[in-house]
Amino acid sequence: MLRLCQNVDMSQVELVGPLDQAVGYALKRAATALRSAMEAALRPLDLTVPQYACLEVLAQRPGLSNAELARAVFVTRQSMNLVLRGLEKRGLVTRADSAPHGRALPTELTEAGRERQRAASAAVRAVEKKMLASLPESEQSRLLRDLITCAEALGDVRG
Amino acid sequence: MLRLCQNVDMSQVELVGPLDQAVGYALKRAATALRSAMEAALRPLDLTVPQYACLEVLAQRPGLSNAELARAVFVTRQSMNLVLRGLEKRGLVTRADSAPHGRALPTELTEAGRERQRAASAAVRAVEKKMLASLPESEQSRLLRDLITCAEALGDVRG
DNA sequence: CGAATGTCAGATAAACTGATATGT
DNA sequence: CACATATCAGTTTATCTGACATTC
Repeated sequence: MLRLCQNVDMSQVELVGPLDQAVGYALKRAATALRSAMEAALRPLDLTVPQYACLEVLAQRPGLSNAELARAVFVTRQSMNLVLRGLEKRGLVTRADSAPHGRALPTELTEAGRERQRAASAAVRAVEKKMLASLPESEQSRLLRDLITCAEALGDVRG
Repeated sequence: MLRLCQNVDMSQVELVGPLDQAVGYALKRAATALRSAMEAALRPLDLTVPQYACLEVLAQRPGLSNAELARAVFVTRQSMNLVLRGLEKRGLVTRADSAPHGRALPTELTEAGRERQRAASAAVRAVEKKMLASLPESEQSRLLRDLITCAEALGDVRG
């Protein structure tokens, strides 16, 4: 969890310099603010951000295995395994008890999981809407495109 | 540290759906890619990202105390304390042994610290340049502006 | 065998909260 | 006393690497 800050006295911060004009710095700021807002929005639903991501992917692509989910969210199998175990213990996902092929165990949302995912999705969409509120739609799609361009320029292939 | 991924087989990822059009998702991707690239660029200089951030702020605002640095980088005093101790042990920063006022101990870069900061700054600027390579300059400043707008819309006041 | 998978075990990074002591 | 600071100690979250067994 991330608190963004305890006692922020802006009068004492006043960073004026190269840092303020750095796109990287702004990118980090925006991503951090988004992460915090998402955590806050998901807390009432008792979901962490990785758990939400997992539910979201499963809603779009039911039946993915642990390893496939891990790739989709760009974490290791081991990390995703922990997430899945947490979700399974709470009855939000089910995993086949035997593997139809290889060792891969297909995962699906339970009914409760689907409901939770819908609620979480709505909460996250609200956060995103708030974030983009003051940007016209054309600017939003340009931002989306530019962000993907940036990610790809750094080697995050996808797409 | 973050590896972005081990074995990424894109043919198995192919997320086509709402996720792909989500600005939040793209924002996270770009920030993650940037973080990884920065870590890779700073590793040869034996600096972590938080350590680099600390050096960078100190270069712009010499004499800041632990608590002030913490606010500037948006972490707790305790976190910054660890960073500072690491930097001090390696002779990159010095802290006054007695407090000129209150308990605040002004911190400054040593000569070695300044050199390291310059090298790190150059390395990070190179990463940022690579990230923005394919965006025209006008697009870059628009991106900067939009990112700050997003951060502020989510309550990350600053600036 | 080689490749992918699931999973156990442990390590790490970077943040956090709580509590305590010291200054103005 | 209220308040900011420094710092000790413990905790948490989300990652990672290594190793091993299983299955096509």
